[in-house]
Amino acid sequence: MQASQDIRVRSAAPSGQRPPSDNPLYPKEQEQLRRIAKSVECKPGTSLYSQGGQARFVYLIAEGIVRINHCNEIGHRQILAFRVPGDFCGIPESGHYFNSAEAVSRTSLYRFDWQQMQELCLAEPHLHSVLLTKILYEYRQAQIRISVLGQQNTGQKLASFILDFIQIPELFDSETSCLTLPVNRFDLADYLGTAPESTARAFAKLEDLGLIRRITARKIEILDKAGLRQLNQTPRRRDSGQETSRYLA
Amino acid sequence: MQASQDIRVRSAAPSGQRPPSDNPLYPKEQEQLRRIAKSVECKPGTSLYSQGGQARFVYLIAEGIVRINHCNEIGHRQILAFRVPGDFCGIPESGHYFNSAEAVSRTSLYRFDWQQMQELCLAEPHLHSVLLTKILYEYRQAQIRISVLGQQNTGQKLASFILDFIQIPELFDSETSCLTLPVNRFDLADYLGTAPESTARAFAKLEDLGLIRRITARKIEILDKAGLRQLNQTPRRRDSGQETSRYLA
DNA sequence: CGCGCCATTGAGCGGGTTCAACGTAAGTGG
DNA sequence: CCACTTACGTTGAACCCGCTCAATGGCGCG
Repeated sequence: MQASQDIRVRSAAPSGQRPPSDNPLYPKEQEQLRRIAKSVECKPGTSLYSQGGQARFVYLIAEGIVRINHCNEIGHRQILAFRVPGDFCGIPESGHYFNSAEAVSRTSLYRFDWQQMQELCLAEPHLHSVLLTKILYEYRQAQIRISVLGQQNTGQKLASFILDFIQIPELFDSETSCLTLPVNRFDLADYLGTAPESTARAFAKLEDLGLIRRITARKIEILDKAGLRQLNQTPRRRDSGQETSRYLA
Repeated sequence: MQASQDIRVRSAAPSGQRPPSDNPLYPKEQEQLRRIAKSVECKPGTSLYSQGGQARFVYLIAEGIVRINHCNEIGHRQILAFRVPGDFCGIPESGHYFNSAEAVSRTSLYRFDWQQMQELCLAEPHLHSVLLTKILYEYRQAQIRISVLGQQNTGQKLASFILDFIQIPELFDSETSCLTLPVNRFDLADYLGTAPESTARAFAKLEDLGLIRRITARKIEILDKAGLRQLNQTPRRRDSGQETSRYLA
């Protein structure tokens, strides 16, 4: 019932950011966390929790990939993020889950009672600040996604996605330079904010440019990492050039 | 040098969310915060801090509106958020600012040394959790923006913007149903992820639909709030219909 | 009062969505 | 083991939204 391995707060670091400044848990905190943790195993496709539902538990991913969805009023889905080992998810907003989460691959997690976790945080300030640091990091990732969605065209968004995901050891084999996509084209489209067909065309375009090669739909060989980065250096739109403007009340 | 009024952590609540669960500061914490706070006044257009710069201070907005920018490598700007009284900004990432911030209107803020603030948090667990709650709230706002940018067309994004901003008492006069826009069309475009011309056309469209009326470029009368909300119930794209699909590793 | 910046509108174009058809891979059952 | 089935992926063609460039109009400021 108890977690056996060390409880790590993040290992991989997607989104082009450096990983959060080292702020590891102390052995004592490890022990205390382990006491309130319950290990959970998930098969692909399993729902961890659902948007709007009563929220009692938060999760820390030990292994696998988890997808975070958010649906608007009419049930239109946006994939907000993919979470990797070391990430938290499921922190409630006033007693309810704000998003939904599903296991994408075989996943093992630590489950915590959020009440207990909060109480433990009150007693252990350092743990509290580790949690805060963690959330700040995810917050910044969200901000990067806002920039990407707001400014880039489909090809650039796909390139950003690829560059993020080759940072995840679980998915990228640096020997063969081969990236395993965790999701199908529909999910990817909902992540990038486009249609699945556009995603397919974007893949074709990157392949034409010699930046990648499609081995299968889910296996992509990365041919030119620098080229992918360079692609994102091109503006999608004219710059509004308001860098130094002055604003009136 | 010292802040005189009460230090409030948020008053308004844009983004269609309910405000964060009431978690006010205790008088004692108020007092301790006040001790390390320095009041700052800003004219419109003043830069509070710049992306990449050495980060020493965090800010709590007491009055006015602050704009948070993020630039990518080639200096393309995305406006991530507008912050209102009660909001924090400027929390550093490993010693540097992750975004830039500028005063949009006449603004008064409390400035805190981030080191001191963190130390205080370690000593005062409840303050710590207030801060955490606050950041979680802003994180969720960012997630909503991801959904908006990923799924909505220009007209819908503008409607979302308007619906958010009529929640800010500072900007919306409910007597006359008149909204004062805090920014020009260029900024608004960078916030919505479109071109300024598209923003103008979106205004024209909402006016045609009888949902708003432009009094001046910066003053908008809201004619049909329900209609604005309803606009966002229409899908921009076909639904990919993957709600209950199963995923293979 | 005039100047300049901002806002708006028009016209043309290109990227992305949509609908549809076809190809492909994996899983199922005979 | 193979045919069938189904879901996913890709590509084509047409349309449309939004970007871009350009010109005009209007508001605010000096």
